[in-house]
Amino acid sequence: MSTHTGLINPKQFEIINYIKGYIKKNKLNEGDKLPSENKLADQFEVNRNVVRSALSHLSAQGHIYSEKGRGFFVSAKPKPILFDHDNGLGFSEVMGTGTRNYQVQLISKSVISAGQSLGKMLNIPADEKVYLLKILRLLEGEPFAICHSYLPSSRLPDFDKHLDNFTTVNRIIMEDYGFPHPYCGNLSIESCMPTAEDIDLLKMPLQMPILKQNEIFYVDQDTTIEYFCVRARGDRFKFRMSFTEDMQEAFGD
Amino acid sequence: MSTHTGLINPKQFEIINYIKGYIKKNKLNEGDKLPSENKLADQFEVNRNVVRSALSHLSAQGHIYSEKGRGFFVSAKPKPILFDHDNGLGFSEVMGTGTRNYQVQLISKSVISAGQSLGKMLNIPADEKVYLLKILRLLEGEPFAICHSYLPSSRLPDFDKHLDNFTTVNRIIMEDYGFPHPYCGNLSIESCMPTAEDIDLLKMPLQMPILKQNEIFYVDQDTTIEYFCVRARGDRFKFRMSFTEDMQEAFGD
DNA sequence: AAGTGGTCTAGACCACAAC
DNA sequence: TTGTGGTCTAGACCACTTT
Repeated sequence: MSTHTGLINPKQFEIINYIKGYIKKNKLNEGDKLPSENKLADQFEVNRNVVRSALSHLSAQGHIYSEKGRGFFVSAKPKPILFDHDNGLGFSEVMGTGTRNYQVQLISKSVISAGQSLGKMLNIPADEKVYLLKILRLLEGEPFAICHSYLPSSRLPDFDKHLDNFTTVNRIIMEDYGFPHPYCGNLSIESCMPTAEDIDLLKMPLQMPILKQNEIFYVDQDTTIEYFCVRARGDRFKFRMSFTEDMQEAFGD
Repeated sequence: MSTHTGLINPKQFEIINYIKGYIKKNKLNEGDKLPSENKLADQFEVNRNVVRSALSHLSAQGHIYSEKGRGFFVSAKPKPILFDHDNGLGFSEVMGTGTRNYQVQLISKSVISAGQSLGKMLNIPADEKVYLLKILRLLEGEPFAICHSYLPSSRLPDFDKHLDNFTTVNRIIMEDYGFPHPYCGNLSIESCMPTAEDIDLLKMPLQMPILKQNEIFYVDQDTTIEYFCVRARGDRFKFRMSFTEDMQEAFGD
């Protein structure tokens, strides 16, 4: 049998349930303080290590968080977005139709060499320069996704000079370069654990998964214009897609 | 700052890197034995607890596993499937075209009451009986996904009597009930952590995320025939979708 | 009997925050 | 100064496997 410390043991389980019940019973909200480790250790007549192990579970799963010297506190409950994918529209365009306060932040810009795999996906030479933008997406001020946008320099020369008052990549592609509205030609989705960068930028717990989406955008059948990678917090983002009658015909045999 | 025991500390980090390097350097394969906790504790001149903490990380992330009384061993490396979604074809039909040894196991069958949410999704009364099948999907003998299939009894009466020599739900729907090939009308995808059942059935590590897909299948525009929920190991399954020219027209504005 | 991992106790020291 | 969480040490006992 495969086991390890990550599994919840009887004593820890009891403490975990107590804390969950404590939050519920006392109707604690985000930021409210929980009993200290020493208090819990005394109460349950166990060593502080056992209490810490239990609290670690709740912390890693995002239920609570700690601050050194201050204590443990209740985390905010996630308000997941149900995002309706439309490969003819950009994310911001879909989100804009909702009522929730959606924001975008351009975090960094750089230039890299495409390399083999990226070159293949964008259908450009491996040694072509590619602009890389890192974009943070926020809802109600809380970051929920970090996006990497890869833009081929041959089709979008001097892209970095168009980044003042950044709103969306699509706007620049259309307004500044005169391309038609990009559309998504390929989409892949996977589930993975957060990297150190994810945890830092999205201020997320350790044991919260990431929904990773890779998309290749085209401006016409033969011209790729962007490789877009979205890493979204699993608790804050769900992907949805509906197949209309038209699409069912297109999809079907 | 939010921190907790889950984070990797300097001493643990050193041990983790050592183990990773040890596996690489010695070209260890699945099932090969690693140094014992006591040996590592002596070697690094730290307490066994520190070693255990480091090994826990590697274990939870699926790099190694332990057996009580025997030791720590190297885990098998995942061979992810890149699954091309086609909402006109069933999973087994798409998989069948590949060369890898794909298998299906019917784990359990039961009858439940639809309830509010399931009733709404299947467009049936909340008190209607629904057949629930649990199906395990395996590749090369290794389980990679657990599926829940919800089938409305009004449209598929006595479904449980058609489960001998089970292969696929679609086959029964078409061959035994005479329906046309079901197609996927709605698809939602999210990322979540495994439940206890997932960990048990898929024999997976604790800190491995699940890619969860919910699909509603129709046999015609107004008739739902199945609600299908797939929970796939994040390290073994990736979802992909390509948009053909026809589809782009259907999708676009 | 010896070795292994799984769990827990008891206590130390640190950095930080609040009083 | 006191209380808090973060880390680590030292050692115990257990269940299990191997020799």
